[in-house]
Amino acid sequence: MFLRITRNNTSHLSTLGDFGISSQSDAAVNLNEITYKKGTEIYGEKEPAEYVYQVKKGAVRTYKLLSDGRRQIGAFHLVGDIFGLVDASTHRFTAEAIVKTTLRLIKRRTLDTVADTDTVVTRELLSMAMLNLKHVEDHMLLLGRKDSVERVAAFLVEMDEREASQVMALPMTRRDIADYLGLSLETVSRALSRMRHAGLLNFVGSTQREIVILDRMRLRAVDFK
Amino acid sequence: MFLRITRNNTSHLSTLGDFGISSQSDAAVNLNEITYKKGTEIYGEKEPAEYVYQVKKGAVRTYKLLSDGRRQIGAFHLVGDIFGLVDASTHRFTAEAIVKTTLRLIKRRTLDTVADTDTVVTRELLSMAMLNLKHVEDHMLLLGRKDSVERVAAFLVEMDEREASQVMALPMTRRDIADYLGLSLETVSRALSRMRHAGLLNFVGSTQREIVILDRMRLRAVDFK
DNA sequence: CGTTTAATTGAAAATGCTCAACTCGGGTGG
DNA sequence: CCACCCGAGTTGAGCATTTTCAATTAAACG
Repeated sequence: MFLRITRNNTSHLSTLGDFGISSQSDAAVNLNEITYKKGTEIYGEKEPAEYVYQVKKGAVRTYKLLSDGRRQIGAFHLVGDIFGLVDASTHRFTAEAIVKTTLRLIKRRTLDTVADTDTVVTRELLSMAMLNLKHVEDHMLLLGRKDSVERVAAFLVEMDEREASQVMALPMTRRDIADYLGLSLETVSRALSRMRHAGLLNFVGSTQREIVILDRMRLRAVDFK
Repeated sequence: MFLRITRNNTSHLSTLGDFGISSQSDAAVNLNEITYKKGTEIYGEKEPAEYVYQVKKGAVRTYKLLSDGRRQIGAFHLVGDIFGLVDASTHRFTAEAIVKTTLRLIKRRTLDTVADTDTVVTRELLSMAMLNLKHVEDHMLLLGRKDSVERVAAFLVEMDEREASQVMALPMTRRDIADYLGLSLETVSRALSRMRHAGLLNFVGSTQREIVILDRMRLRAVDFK
C-alpha cells in the first residue's frame, strides 16, 4: 500500500493527530502495520531509527533511563499521535507499548528521500518537530517548578483534552504517571486522593484508571496556578 | 548587509554555533545588530516572533514564568548560539540579556520566504529544531529524576564543554543556575561548596563565578550516574 | 566609600520519598 | 469453580532532601 503524507492547510498544526495521511500519491511512502503486546519494546534508546510510527490503536510511552533505573517518561503517545521522529539516525528514547498497540510504520529513509525533493514534506517535519518541542518545553516548567498537586492536575488536564468521552480511561499505571511527572507513585496516588476528596474528580467502574472530571474549572485553576 | 545562511557539510550538527553565516549570496537575508544592556528583555513570552537571533557577544537566558513568580530557565545562549526560533508566530519564552549582549538579528519573515523556495534552508531549520529538542529532552531527565548534586554537575559539564579556556567565567548568577536546574539558589551554592571541598573544582579570581574544574573524570562520573 | 546585590552558611520547616501494611480485582491452575 | 496469587493501588509513619528564613560576609557599582 502506498500513501502520501499531506500538508494541512493551516500553517501550523494543533495536534500531531492532525497530520492527514491520504492516498493522493506522487511522493510515495511505503506503509506497514505492526501490533505489539502490552509491555513490549518498540525501539530502544540509541538504536538506529529506521521508522517513524503512528499509533493506530493502544498507547505508547517513550522514556530515558539512568544507570540505576530511575526513569523519565518524555511523552505518552495515544491514538493518532506520530512519534519516533528524529533528525539523527539514532533514537533518543526507548519506546514501549503500554497496552496492546497497533502501529503504522513509515520507513524513515523513504521519508528522507521524499523530503529531499519535496519542500512541503520537509516543512511538515519541521512543524512536527516544533510541536514536539512545545510539549517538552511546557513539561520542563512542570518538572522544574510545579508541586505534586499541580503536576497531577496538569497531567489530568492534558489527558482530558485528548479524550472525547466524559470518562477518561487511562491506559498507564500510577508508576507511569509518576515517571512522567517526576514523582513517586505514592505521591501521585495521594494527589489523586486529595483531588477526589476535594470533589474535583471521581473514579468510576471497577478500576481506578477510569476517571471522571467533576470540576474542570477548579482543576484548570490548579494547573495554571 | 546581505548574508546567506549556509549548510554545514555534516548531516547533523554538533552545536548551534556550527551554523555558518557567509556572504555567498543568492538567497538573501537582511541582517542587523543590536546591543542590549544587562538585564533587559529581548522579547517576551507570547509576543509575535519577528526575528531570529544569534549571540555575537554576551549571554542570554530564555525562561517561562508561573503567575506567582516561579521561573524555569529553558536555556542559556552563549556566543555563537542561535535562538528565538519558533514555527508559530509567537514566542514561547521570554529572552533576557544576562550581561551586556550584542545580537545579530535575522528577520523571521525573510527567513520564511527563503525557506519557501530553498529546501536547504528549510532542512537547516529542521536540523536546528531537532538539536534544540535534544537539549530540552535531556534537560527533562535532569529536572525529573536527578538530585541536586547531579544537576549542578551536569550544569558544570555542559558549560565546560562550551568553554575553550581552563577557567570558566560564568555570566549567570546562582539564582539563574537554580532556575535552570529547578533548585533553590541556596541548594546550588551548597552543591558547589561540597564539590569544592571534595576537590572537584575551585574558585579563582575575586568572584565566585570563575570556576576551574580540577577533576573532570569525577565530575562526569557524577553527571552520568 | 557607601550602598546594594550576590553568595555562603546554619537552623528550622516543608515537601516528597521510602518502607510497609493492607485492599482489591483479575487471572491461573488445582 | 474456587482458592490463591500477583500486580496495582491506597494509605500511614518515619525519613531524607530540599526549601525557606535568617544572619553574615563578600563583591560590584555608582
